[in-house]
Amino acid sequence: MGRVSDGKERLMDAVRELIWTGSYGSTTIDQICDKAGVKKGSFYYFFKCKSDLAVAAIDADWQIRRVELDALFSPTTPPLERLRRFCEYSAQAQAAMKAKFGRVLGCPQFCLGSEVSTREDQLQQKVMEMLEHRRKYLESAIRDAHAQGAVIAPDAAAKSRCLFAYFEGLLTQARIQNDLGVLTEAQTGMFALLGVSVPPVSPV
Amino acid sequence: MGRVSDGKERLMDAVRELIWTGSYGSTTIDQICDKAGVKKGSFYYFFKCKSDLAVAAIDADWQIRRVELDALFSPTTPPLERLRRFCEYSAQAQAAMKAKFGRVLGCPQFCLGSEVSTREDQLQQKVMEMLEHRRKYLESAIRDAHAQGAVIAPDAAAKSRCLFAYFEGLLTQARIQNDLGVLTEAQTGMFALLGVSVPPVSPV
DNA sequence: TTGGTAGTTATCTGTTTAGTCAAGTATTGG
DNA sequence: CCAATACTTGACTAAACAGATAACTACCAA
Repeated sequence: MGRVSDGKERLMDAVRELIWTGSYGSTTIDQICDKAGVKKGSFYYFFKCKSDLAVAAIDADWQIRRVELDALFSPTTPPLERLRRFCEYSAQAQAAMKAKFGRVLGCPQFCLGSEVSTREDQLQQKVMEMLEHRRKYLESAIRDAHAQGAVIAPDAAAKSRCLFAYFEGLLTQARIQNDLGVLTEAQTGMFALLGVSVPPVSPV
Repeated sequence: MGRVSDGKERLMDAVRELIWTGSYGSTTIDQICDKAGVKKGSFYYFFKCKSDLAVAAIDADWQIRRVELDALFSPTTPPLERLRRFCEYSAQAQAAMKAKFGRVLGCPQFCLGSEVSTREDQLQQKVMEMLEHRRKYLESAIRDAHAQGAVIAPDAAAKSRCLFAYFEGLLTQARIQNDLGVLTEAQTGMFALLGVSVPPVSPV
């Protein structure tokens, strides 16, 4: 089997952080290698180009996010409570990033997608796939809420697209303004979109 | 006065199109000069660097947008009708871009902002200024609608931030997916956020 | 018509960048 | 311990890039 290495993983971690704290276009392969502590020759041993690395990094990241989101959106949690916790969790995650990097970073996929969608086909496809995955969580929560009579949303898919656009818009605004305050309105806005005037009380 | 030139304007037009159809980071000064039909020496005669040009281009563009938006949001138009027309106008503008470039391009400021906010201070400031200008139109329409009793929105500023995040999120999604269909839900979503279930009939 | 001003151009420099490659080294399974 | 494999390394090339400059040219105003 020859020797083993975590160079691939280090490269994926590096590119994720660099793109997220900066941008895809402004991130060079040299920078990625420096941050990962990997020589450029090794980079090209593992990956064909920057976009291939980015796609792999997004896939690897999704394996982690999926577990977190599965827990947040567990069907054992009341549907509107899932949404509330999702807002809360997202705001906390953004706060953590701000503490670490001095910057509100927003949604990595959404930012990347809006930057590269016109130029990088594979990356755009991958981003769309990831965003669609995320939207599904909202959709099923909304469908469950409708079934329970907690909200009126006969078309859960359409409603989830609304909520999703709103939420991603809010995250991006928080990034642009570098302001966590933007996210305090997330819950209110989400529930306004659902036609529920007041967020529900949270059961344990 | 010496000779006059529209080189400056051509450079501003070129950079706007290149950033919008691609991205800020992937747009080089050589590309801008080529597209503008201006030599690099002239570029540096007019501007200190790429970001200075971008800021100037945004300012110049705003002079045009302002007139259009002033017309759309004229106080002589019923407030909810202003919002409806704004959605319609935006969707048409996106359709025009798709026809011209084969791409849904979304909001130039929002995309640029999310790309460069962590790296280019002046540009970030300018983008924030522009986005704030645009949001104000929504705010005053909502305030007027509330005063008329057409919607219940005692905090027009907060409501406008909601609508704005939603709308920008939707535009960005349309860009990422390169799909005009995303925008068909804009009106429905906007009015859902306002707590008005059905968009009002449009008077002349 | 002329002189100063506004703008143009070709050419140059040094740096950063992506991408290649051949030779080397560590590791693992047999 | 050996040999196949998995990875590493540094040195290389060629292109793209930002930015500078000096000489040139067109235009307006007096």
